[in-house]
Amino acid sequence: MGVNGIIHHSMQNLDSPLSEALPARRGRGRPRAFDRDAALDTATTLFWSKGYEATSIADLTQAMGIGAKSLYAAFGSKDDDLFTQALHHYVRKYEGLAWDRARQATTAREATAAFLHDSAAAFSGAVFDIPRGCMATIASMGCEGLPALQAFAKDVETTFSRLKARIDRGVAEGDLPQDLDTARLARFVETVQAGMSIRARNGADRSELDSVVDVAMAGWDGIVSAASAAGRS
Amino acid sequence: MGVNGIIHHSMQNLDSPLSEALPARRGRGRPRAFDRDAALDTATTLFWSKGYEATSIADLTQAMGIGAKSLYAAFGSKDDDLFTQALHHYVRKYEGLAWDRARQATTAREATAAFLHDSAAAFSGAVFDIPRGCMATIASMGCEGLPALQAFAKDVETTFSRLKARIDRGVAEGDLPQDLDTARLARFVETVQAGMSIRARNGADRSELDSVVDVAMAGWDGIVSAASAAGRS
DNA sequence: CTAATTATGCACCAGTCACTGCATAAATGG
DNA sequence: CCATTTATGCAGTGACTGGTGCATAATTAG
Repeated sequence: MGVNGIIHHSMQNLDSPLSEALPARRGRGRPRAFDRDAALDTATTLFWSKGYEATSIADLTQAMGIGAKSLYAAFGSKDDDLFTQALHHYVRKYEGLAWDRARQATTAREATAAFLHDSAAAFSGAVFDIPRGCMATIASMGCEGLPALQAFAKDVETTFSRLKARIDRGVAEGDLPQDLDTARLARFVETVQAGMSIRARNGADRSELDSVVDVAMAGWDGIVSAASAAGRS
Repeated sequence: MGVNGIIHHSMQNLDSPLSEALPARRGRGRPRAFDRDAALDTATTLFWSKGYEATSIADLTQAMGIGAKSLYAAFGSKDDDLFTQALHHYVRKYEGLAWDRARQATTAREATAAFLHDSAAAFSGAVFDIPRGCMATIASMGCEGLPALQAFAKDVETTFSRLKARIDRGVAEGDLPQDLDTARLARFVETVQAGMSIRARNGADRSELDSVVDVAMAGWDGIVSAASAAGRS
């Protein structure tokens, strides 16, 4: 409950990207015959569902409905350019699914619960027809020599730093104890969300993920009091 | 503390596999010029560190020090046979790292804490020179059409069912409340461990993972009491 | 020693990989 | 109309993919 509201709000955002904002600042040459933003969105979904390594140029061109030459002219090479742009596109387009409702929460606890529950809804693919799990998480499991792994790592740091910032705010506003180890708590929440991404990939539905979130949040008080004791056990 | 003890115990098990148990039941033909179990171990480590898709036959043969023909003769095709055997080898050889100490615990809580802390030690690569994270978790993030994904899913179900069985035992032995939703709790622990696998892949060291486990276990009492109330919040 | 059996090394297969050269098409600036 | 600029379609690049055929080596059964 409450999740659907924000989901529909985000859905409007999803269907009206800022691609139309710049209608076409076409210079002199022949105009592009396809929608660049739509093509990038298609590529993002493909990378997301199949993984980086398993997605070939042929897969991409077929799904986008364009030729390989056009793909390279518009996005550059697969490794360094296209995938990086897809990651950025993913973050820009879908972060609202996990963060919109959390941003409106008045306490750190409510924000965390909203973040995790909305992640559950998004990861399970129950709200949109989007691939399961977190694209950045899935991509990071691929190769080790991938140069765009840095971009991923940065994104994960973003998730962590956002969580920590929200928890820090909770401490500052008094809904969490002053001596709380906020980084520890943020890392825990981040880890739970990462695990949910994997569980979603392996078939966990929304209710199971919601259940995991409920269990995690049920321990919140004990977690907070223990973390403020500077880490026992 | 306490973790190192079991780690050294497991290390002995690791260095003395049951490969020497069957010295060589060689039939008539030319004897194999390489240690089949050692080669499978090498393949397992490669798949583990690089992922299934990114590991080519050339990578495997080079690391094993054998020719492609010998590889196919000994293990079969990459998709259906080699990778499946590598997964089984992985589970058989390394499950003790996560479960040995948990099996000796007298309560479900102690068993869960041991399972997660030893997973932290193993996933961070701090105890052995092994790739980071859980091989099955990493493999599951790869392709979607992979036939050996069933083998993986079964393995994950094994983790879940073991956790649930241990928690059920705790209920039966009285260290957990009778009306506890054991499946919910087991799914939560499974999700935390999966998240730790991802965090380890992205550079989290042992101390960070241990910290995550401490935070999770700090909420144990609240989790147990909430889960026994049949899922509030 | 011979026959049978199994393993190995080498060359090699068709298919796919990411990627590009080139001629042509379609737009704009003058 | 022309020059310039950009996009497209097609064919094709060398390198690599997983996987094999074949001759040979090394072993055992008789």
